[in-house]
Order: sequence, then structure tokens, then C-alpha cells
Amino acid sequence: MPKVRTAQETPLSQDCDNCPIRHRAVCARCEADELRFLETIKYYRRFDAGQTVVWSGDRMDFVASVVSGIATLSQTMEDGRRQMVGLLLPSDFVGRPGRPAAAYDVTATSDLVMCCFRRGPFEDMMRTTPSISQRLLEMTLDELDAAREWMLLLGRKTAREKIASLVAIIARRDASLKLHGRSQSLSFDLPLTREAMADYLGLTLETVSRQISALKKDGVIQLTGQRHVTIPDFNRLVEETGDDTDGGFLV
Amino acid sequence: MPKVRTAQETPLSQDCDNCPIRHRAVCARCEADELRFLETIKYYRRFDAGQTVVWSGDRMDFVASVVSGIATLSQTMEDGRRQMVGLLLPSDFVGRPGRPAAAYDVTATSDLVMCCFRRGPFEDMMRTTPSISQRLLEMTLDELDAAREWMLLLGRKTAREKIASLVAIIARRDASLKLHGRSQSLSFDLPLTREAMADYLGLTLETVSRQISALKKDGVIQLTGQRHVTIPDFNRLVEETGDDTDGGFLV
DNA sequence: GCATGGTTTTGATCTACGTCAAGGCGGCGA
DNA sequence: TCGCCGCCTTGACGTAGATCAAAACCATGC
Repeated sequence: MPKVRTAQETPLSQDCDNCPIRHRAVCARCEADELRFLETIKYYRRFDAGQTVVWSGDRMDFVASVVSGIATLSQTMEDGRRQMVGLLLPSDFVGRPGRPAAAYDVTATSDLVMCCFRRGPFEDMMRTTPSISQRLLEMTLDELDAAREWMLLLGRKTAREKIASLVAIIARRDASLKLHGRSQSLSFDLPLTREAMADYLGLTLETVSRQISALKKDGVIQLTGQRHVTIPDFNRLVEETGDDTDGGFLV
Repeated sequence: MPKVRTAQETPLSQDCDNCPIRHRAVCARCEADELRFLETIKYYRRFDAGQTVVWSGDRMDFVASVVSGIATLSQTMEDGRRQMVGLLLPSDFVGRPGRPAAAYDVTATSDLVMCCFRRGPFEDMMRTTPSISQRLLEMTLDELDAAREWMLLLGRKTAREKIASLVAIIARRDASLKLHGRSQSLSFDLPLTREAMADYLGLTLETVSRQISALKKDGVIQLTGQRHVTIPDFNRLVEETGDDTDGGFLV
């Protein structure tokens, strides 16, 4: 159990700016007390790429937020058909307070560090600290919007539009992680295998591969190796997604 | 503006048991004061079947919950492709606190009564009354789960499985509205046109019609008229959905 | 009764994507 | 250096569901 050691190694305030629980929210007393309290309910876990965090239906006695790396949420049918239902990036939250079992398979796609909270104490804190519910509500509403956008993609978009949408999403997130490099030539690695993309988009891996090749041939994207993408013209890519070009700013 | 009149016609406590705002939450003072306060921020609106409540992007200065009837949330692409992303039944909540514009088209599928709260005062109350955020969080998490189940359906199920799933969902909700009639022969009206079902399932209306005919021919469902369905054997129907038969009780 | 318009069914055909199968590429350990 | 194994690509072919088109159904008003 490396929880105490890890918590001391990396100051909490540094890694967990996006956690639903901030220092101040936990305890108004001195920093030392705070840390000592946090150490009893909060700990880090590391996973290697490909490792499963939990299986759907397994007991899950923590909630967590992603510190670094990428994880996926997926559902599988008895005959093996699989659908991803969420992509977890740094600062995203997993687990449902009040629910003792995982509802989805959670898998580390890259090396992954998660910041976990024991579920019981976390639920207690939610009761006593309204800001946690409020923050969680905001995050959940964002996820719901993302899920609904994804429903449009799954139900109505063509394979080419699906690929373009996924690449655009990854590009946007990547760009917002770096600085706000407006409409310049973007360049990044795809964090998912072709199979994972297929599971995400409701396609087969062959179709994913073919459509990526097609977008490459048409100059919408450039590929170096199999994973590294550069986007010469982001607007061109967005046109291929089938989405409104104005990006729909709703806040 | 029928807000005051309507509020008085039907006692609030009766229609709005499932509203995120309950009487007690609003005001601890006497019932009269409470009512008078509520009347300033809460009002009913009625819509005819087929009417649009708001269009995506329109200003929306209220949040609301469905009192009776059925509404749908949908997104449409520029070329007219349409995908439903939510089905609103009595007690379901629409609108996002903090967001001034609708993110989706909201349409009344049947005659509809909604209980609306002015957005500004509602947001104030959320700040002062933590139970509202907590309740809303629960509801949003449920919706997110439903959305994710729908993603599996859209991405991976066959047309026949999609139809069976939809019928099963409607049947279950109908059954839980009536009494808990366990695994008996169920009977109800489909609240959606074939086209609306198609938009919900990511299919065309022709495919919907064909698959309904097929399920009927195979004895999985019985049809009287075009809308009235009876399910002779619910388990048989569930087998056709492709879902785990154990229903996955997670809570 | 009959005309009207929205909904639903059914048929004939087309096509985007899935399926099956064969290689190619690139990293890693022996 | 070679061979292995996991990824990825590409081709040939099959099929579920889309598309196009016609007709049947059903409620409504005249």
C-alpha cells in the first residue's frame, strides 16, 4: 500500500488541481493536519498500458480521478461485441458515489496514474461539503453532453465522419493541453489502437484503417508512422466531421 | 401567463413529487408563504403533441421537469439527419443550470405539461440549498448511465435488437407506472411514431417498420392497430435485445 | 358516403460497411 | 542477426440496412 509514501512524494496540491476535492474543501485547519487526514482516504494507483482497472460488476470501493494517462470505459455484450462509452483523460472522474460495483470495464490505454478516494469517506464528505456535489454535478453534466454528442455520431454519422470527428476531438484536447495554438498545423500521437478506435466509433478495425488511409490520401490528415498525425488544415478536418462548422458555443 | 392560476388550480405537492425542488427545500415557513414564493419562480406550461418546446441554440431562461406526457431531446445535422439523445418522461428534468441556451431540440411527442422554474432564481436556490445539487447529481448520473446504455445500442446492436430493446424499455417503464406486474403479459401503446423510433435508434423508418413486422411474425410481440403492443412473454423479448438476461442490478 | 393527408407497410434495388483472408511493418528478446 | 508477435493495411466478397417507390391503412372533416 504505497498510499502514504506516494502522497508525500508528490505534494497533493500539485497533482490534483482538478480533483473534485481540493485541500480547502477538506479541512480548514493547518496544512499538516490536512495532509494527514487526506492520507487516510486518498491514495494513488498506477497501472500499465493495457491493464484493467476494474471489470464491470466488480466491487469498487473507491472513486477516482485521472492524474495522468488515458483510460477507457467500455461495455461488452455476451458474444463479445464491445462499445466504449467514455474516454478518461487527466482530471476526469470515475466511479459513482453510492454505487458499490463498477458499471463498466475500466481499462488503462496508456500508463495511468489515478488519484483514488475511499468511497465511504468520500460519500461522507459529499454530505458535509456541498461544493463537492456541485463540482461533481458540473462534471457529470459535461459528460452527459459529451455522451449525447457521441450518440449522434454513433447513430447517424458515416465511417469517414466518425474518424474525422474522433481525430478532431483528440486534436482539440491535445491543443488545449499545450497552449492555445489557434488553427495552426497541429501534430500529436493517437493514443488509441485501431481496435480501440473501432470500439469507440462503433466500427470494425478494418474500416477504421481504411478510412484513415482515405483521409490521408485526400490530404485531410498526414500520417508519420502509424500513430503520429498532423493536421495541415483544421477547418478542413472539421468540414469532414459533418458537424456545424461554428462549433456550437453554448457554455 | 397562466403561472399563478395554474399553480393554484393543482396543489403543487401533488403534481411535483419528483421535482428537484420540494416544498420543504424551498422555504421552511408556512405553507402559504411557500406557495406565494413558489408562484414567483415556478409555473406550468402545456404543449400539444408535435409542438416544439425549444430549438437547440434558442435562449432558454428556465429549467423544467415533466409533469405529464412525453418529450424528446434531439440533435440534427445540417443535412437533416436527426438523432434523439433523450426521452423525457414524467419526473425527468430538462435544462442545464448555468447554461442560457438550449443544447438540443426539445419536442412534445404527446400532450405535455412541464413544471418550469425561472433559471436565475433556480440557480440562486442551488447555491443556498445543497440538497438540490445532490438530487440533480443523482438524476444526472442516472441519465448518464442511460445514455451509455444507448451508446452500446447505437454502436453495436442489430436493427432487430434495437427494436426489441426499445420495446422492452417502454414496457418496463409502463409496467413500473402501473403496478409491479411481474413477468405477466404486458400491454401498452407505443408513444412514438415509426419515424421517431427510427431517430431514436439510428435507423430509418422503413427498417423500424420491417423489424416490428418481423418480431410480430415471430410471435415476440403482438400488434393491434399500429401502436398497441402486447408482450406475451417478456423474457422472450429480453432475449431478443442482446442484453444480459440478468438485467444487471447495480444500484 | 367520399376526399384528404399523415402514418405505416411492403417490395425491389443499391451500397456502405462487415467479414474473411493474406501480407506488411516495426519493436523486442534470444 | 533473425524470428516472433502485435499491430496495421489492403483486397475480395457478402450482407444488413438504406434508398426509392408504391400502395394500404386510418383518422378527420365535409
